[in-house]
Amino acid sequence: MARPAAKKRSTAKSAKRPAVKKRRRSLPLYQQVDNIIRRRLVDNVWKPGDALPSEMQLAAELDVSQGTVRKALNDMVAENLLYRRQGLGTFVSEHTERRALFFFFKIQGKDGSSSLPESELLDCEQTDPTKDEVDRLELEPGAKVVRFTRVRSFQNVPCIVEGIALPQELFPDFGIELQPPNNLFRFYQSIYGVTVAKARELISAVSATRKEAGLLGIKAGAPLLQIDRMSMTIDGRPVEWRVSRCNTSNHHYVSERG
Amino acid sequence: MARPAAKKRSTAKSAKRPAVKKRRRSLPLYQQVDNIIRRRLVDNVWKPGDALPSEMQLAAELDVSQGTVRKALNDMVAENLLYRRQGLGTFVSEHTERRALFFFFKIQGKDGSSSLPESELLDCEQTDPTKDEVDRLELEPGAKVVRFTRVRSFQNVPCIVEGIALPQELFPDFGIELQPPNNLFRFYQSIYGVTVAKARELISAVSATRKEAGLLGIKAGAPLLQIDRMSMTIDGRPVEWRVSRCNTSNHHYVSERG
DNA sequence: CAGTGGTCTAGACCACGCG
DNA sequence: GCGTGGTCTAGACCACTGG
Repeated sequence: MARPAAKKRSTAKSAKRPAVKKRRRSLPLYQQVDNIIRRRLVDNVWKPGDALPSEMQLAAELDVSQGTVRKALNDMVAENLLYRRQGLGTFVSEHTERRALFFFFKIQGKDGSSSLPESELLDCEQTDPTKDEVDRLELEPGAKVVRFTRVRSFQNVPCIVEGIALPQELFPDFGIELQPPNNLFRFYQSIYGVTVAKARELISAVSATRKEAGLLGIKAGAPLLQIDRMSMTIDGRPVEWRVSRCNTSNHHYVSERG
Repeated sequence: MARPAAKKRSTAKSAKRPAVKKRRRSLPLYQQVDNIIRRRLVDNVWKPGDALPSEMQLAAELDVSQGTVRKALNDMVAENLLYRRQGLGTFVSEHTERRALFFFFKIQGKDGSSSLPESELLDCEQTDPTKDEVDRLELEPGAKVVRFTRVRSFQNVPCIVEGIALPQELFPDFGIELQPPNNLFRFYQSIYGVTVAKARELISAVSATRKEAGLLGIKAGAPLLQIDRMSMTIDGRPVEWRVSRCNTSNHHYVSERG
């Protein structure tokens, strides 16, 4: 740490160049550390799966104590941005199958079973956005969207119809040279370096249109669960707008608190 | 704290009576502290709204350092069991209107507005449980339930029909001498000392029965959002089984992550 | 074995709320 | 002014992982 023993914090740093501001009416140190690390995640200095430097190294670099770094890291672990493994290090979270399943995909079989459904692409294009898409994805004038729809099935039983819109700016070539795979979030991350960190879902009950009824093998007008989801990056930029309409005869949406 | 300065932890406590086990292949100290405090919450030693002793007092009583108490308390604050106010103290969480609104009641107007709906009781009785109720509420043979149904309205527009079942054991006289008020969780807490700390919801889309359609002023067969919720105490005992069926023409269920 | 994160302590000063 | 929780440091030992 290369710092002299100090009895009083107020004088301890007076002779050092401040890598981190010494907090006169400013943010707490651990939040400044948090912000610095968060910035590096946004900038892909450390990519998903990478190990961060050890707490001691970070503390030395940022000229704070190990405990302060630890508090910042623990906060980010609680947010699911990082994870730690004793004896190994601290790592940047990835969109693994497991994570997708437990963090973002909340549909389960009525027997409690949980698995990612298969997807069948219906159509996919780059095009001009609708007014809603401009609002939701916070698009600049002239910006385009990638828009596609698909049907998702559990054990070959069609169950979900969903429409997805992405800001084309973040996903060049998508929809022209590249087709979307089943696990979208991992695709966004590994191909485009865009990591989804937050999501907000608005859920309601609707009636199946004739077209949806045909795709799902149900009657027109049957009740469907509509999940309208906005996904955002760590710094709050919109990444994806998805509207899923689900036949809940054999599945339901699960929400736990506490 | 009344403890001699100690250079080595392994010998520091050898001459003291252990209020807390000194962790030989046992739980970490802060988890033992957590469990002790949790126990006192379950036993209503400290009731909702009460201030806990200060960190220093707890540390002295339990013969650990203030930092260890702090970690235990912070974990429980993260779980919403406690809250802290700088300069004042640490307090046991209550089921205030605000908390009910933001933690357990996730229905919002489509304009983003959020308020608790009014309730109209339809019927209320103490009776023998159905088989499902025995399962869900983990009832002993011979145990009874309190069961009631109500219609909830936003600005006098009926919107939700819900059926609720409680283990009668936890709520004596309820349904006979006492009628349920609008804010149930606060009622459970203030009258019966039962605090809901956890909930799990299963959500699906269903069709309105003729009876529901009449109550909500919609057509039979219209889509409703069904929320099937189990509520539990801090130590996992079932408190309430509630099935709400909501007209989502003007409202939706909100779920946020990250 | 060395290096990592995990637990625990002790003690400093800061910021807030109240009398 | 005093007591509360909030921040920050320094340093000890524990437990796990890998070579």
